[in-house]
Amino acid sequence: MPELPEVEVTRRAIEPRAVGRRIVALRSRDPERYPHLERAQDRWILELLRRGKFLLFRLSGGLWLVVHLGMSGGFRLQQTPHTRVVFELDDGALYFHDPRRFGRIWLVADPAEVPLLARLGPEPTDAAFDAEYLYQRLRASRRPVKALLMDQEVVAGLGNIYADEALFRAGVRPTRRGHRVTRKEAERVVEAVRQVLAEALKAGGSTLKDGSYRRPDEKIGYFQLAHAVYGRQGEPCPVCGTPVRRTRIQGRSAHYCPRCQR
DNA sequence: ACGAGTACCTGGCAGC
DNA sequence: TGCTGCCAGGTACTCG
Repeated sequence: MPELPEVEVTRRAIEPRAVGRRIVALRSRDPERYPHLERAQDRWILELLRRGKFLLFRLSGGLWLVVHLGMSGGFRLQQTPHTRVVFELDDGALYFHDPRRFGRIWLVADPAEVPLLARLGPEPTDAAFDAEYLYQRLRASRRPVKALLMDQEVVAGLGNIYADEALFRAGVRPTRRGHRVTRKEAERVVEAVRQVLAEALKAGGSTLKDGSYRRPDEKIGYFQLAHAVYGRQGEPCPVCGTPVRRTRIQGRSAHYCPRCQR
């Protein structure tokens, strides 16, 4: 559930509590799902990075602890009913909380061993994610443009919320096939993706009605208040007043304004 | 090769 | 109140 802004908010929140600390133990009651955690024991956390929706802890001794939060995962400063892994540090603890258990943890010598991580497309803020790049990727596909934006191999970090919001800002209907998107529109999409992610990060991410995403200190994000279309089917488009529509793309809900987005 | 559908999990909520 | 069905921020797999 967490998309790039939520993962980055999480990274920033736990970085000061994690980096420079020694891992005393990683404890889980589900070793099938979270294997080999003992390998992290007694290592120092040297750095905490984010790539797309992955968090990467660089540990001493050439080991990486890679975490994907899945749909409902997050780090907490306190134990919760859905704590799955306790990060016991020399100076406190962090709790990996994940009600739906879609989150994953890997301990690897090289982050490239994590399958999807190795194939990720550019970060949205990277210069490599430009209009020419996106135009070429879209042009080569008949998939709906929204499916392409959510494809982590095209660009890393966008999920259902921010793909809808970016396409709204760019004025491109999510159902439009990639090869039908013009160069000019690709330019607008790149700009819209960058803007929407930057604003969401500034707002602390999006906390939906179910409240599943929260910062480690349990505080909520506020970007949901700025959503123009996501979750607003039937409500007036903030630009033209036409009711927002919901449809389905790749089995996921997609929201758009039928007037502003063609 | 691509794309649609389904599986993995649990919880919240609307509707009856 | 209690039950049922539906929906959910993601990714991987299978099948046509």
